[in-house]
Amino acid sequence: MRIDWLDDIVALLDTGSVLEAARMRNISQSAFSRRVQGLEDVLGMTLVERRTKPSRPSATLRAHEDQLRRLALELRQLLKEMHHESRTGSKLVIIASQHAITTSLGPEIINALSGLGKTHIRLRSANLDECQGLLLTGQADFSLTYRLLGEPPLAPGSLTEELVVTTEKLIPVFRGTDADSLLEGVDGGELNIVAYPADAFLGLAVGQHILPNLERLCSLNEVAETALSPAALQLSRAGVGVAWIPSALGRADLASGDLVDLSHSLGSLDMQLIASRRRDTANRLDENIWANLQSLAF
Amino acid sequence: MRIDWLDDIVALLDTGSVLEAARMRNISQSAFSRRVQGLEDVLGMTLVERRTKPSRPSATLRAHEDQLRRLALELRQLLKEMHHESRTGSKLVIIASQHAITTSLGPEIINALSGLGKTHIRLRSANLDECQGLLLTGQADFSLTYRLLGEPPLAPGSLTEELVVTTEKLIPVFRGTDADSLLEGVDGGELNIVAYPADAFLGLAVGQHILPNLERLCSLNEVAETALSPAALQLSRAGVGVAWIPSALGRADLASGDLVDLSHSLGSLDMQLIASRRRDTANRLDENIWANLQSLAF
DNA sequence: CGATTAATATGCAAAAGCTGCATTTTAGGA
DNA sequence: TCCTAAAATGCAGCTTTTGCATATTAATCG
Repeated sequence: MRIDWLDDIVALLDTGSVLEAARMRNISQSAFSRRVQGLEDVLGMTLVERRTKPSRPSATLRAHEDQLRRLALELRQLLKEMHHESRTGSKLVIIASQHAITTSLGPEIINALSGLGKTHIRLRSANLDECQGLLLTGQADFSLTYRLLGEPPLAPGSLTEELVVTTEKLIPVFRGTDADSLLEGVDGGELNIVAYPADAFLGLAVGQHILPNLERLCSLNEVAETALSPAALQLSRAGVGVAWIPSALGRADLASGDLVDLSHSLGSLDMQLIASRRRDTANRLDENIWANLQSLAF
Repeated sequence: MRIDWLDDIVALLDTGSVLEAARMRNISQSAFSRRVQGLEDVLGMTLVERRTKPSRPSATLRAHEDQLRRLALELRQLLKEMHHESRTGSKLVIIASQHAITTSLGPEIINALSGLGKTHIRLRSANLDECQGLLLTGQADFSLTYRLLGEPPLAPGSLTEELVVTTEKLIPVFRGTDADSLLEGVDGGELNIVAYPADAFLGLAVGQHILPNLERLCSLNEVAETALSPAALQLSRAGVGVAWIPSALGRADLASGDLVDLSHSLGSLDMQLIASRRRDTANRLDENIWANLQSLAF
């Protein structure tokens, strides 16, 4: 039984030639040639353009290349997952988690949820859009996202339902030894900051709600930019500039005094950690995960 | 060449028994039984639970039923689409359109875009969430959604880019003959309205930005509720109550006098019609559609 | 608990499909 | 026009799939 004909097509797209694709699929050229013909026959369409000599994928194929690759990938992943579950008997629960969360509260959440019944937790890090997509397409069972306090909650009756796991602060931090001298120079002077790119969630949050206010007090100097909040933390710990990080991420360094929380002078943001799941799902095999998310406290 | 093994699995899920599934797939029971065994062999997992007599889909299968069905469906649709394109030589461009738009500006947009090169336009009506999902998963090439004027635009650098096709108003309308008498009774009195469900986009818009203000003037009487803006239009035309509809939807009736626009006394909402597409797509076969969307004027 | 019934599995032979090898056909390049 | 590399095809052997008839096995009912 051959179930991997999609991979044949992807191989065609990857290599752009029948011969190369055959090599990639570990089969003789002649056999692969006939496979392609058989597929064309069944699908009722031309897959390769034979007018040219290293023959190329047909226009139709190329037009839908993205879709085909995506479906092939999703199918592979799903089967792998099912296979694993079937062998170990434990359900794999996938949580789509916004990048910033993966590195802050992610570990604690995994710890808190692991070992609940026969489940394995997998955190899948993605940006906000992607988390939404993963959830809606059933590729993730839950999503964890940040929302600024005050932003509108989910519309009632949407396809997903949500719950506030905890609230957290986005706080400005700086190396403990130099924090005082830094603050002295702020008013009317200059402030070195570690920024996030504008297209990241944290970049948007800081850029819209923090920096505009600060810019009226002093001139801001973007010394570094990174999309990774742990990197921002390291930079501020090294004295490069002030970084805004989720409080959970800085907990250890704040406790040890390596970092100092500058919220009172530079301003912080309140965020909610939102857990979401689809409403419709018929098979609620992971109801207790949801229940546990509700009762988590940080 | 058999490419439809996913349908075998779906048939198993549909019928819950091997015999019924075999019937559904038009194949003898014995042959299907062996197909299932072959699949189980290749996939390395149990598909049916044989301990019971009308044997049932295995736990693993049921746990991933949604995903399997979705992939099977998407695959079928994709192949059908490719087949059609391959036969007719014309590209099918799918536009995910918010329900409210499908019935208001949808027809005009289709007309405006049809016959652009060798393309066929298909409008796929969905709610806001679903439009987003369809776009992100490549199941739609574009999406058309409403956004209230003043709501935040898309974050820069997101996975999608957007453009404002036009602006439109959400206006209160009522049957032309009785509009005057209706308005007289409003102040301090009662107003019959046709409402949208709170979980629909229009329901959210009207419920949050219009009704709260009106409620201070008079008491509102929700005479009817429908998710379909054309139905709301008909109801208001029949004198049931005031309905808020996209202005494009009511254009004809407003021109003929059957409906009257009550914006000045009851308040209206400005909306933008937003077109979106993914950024990344490598194959820009429909660049001219996007260009035409930009230049559309209503 | 045994007989009955319905669902699933299996032995078997025919049919269909797939594969590799060797060879031919075809497109692109010199 | 000839040469080269890519794709197609004839062919024989091998594997898979299928339907039929039949055997097993689980549920049901007296």
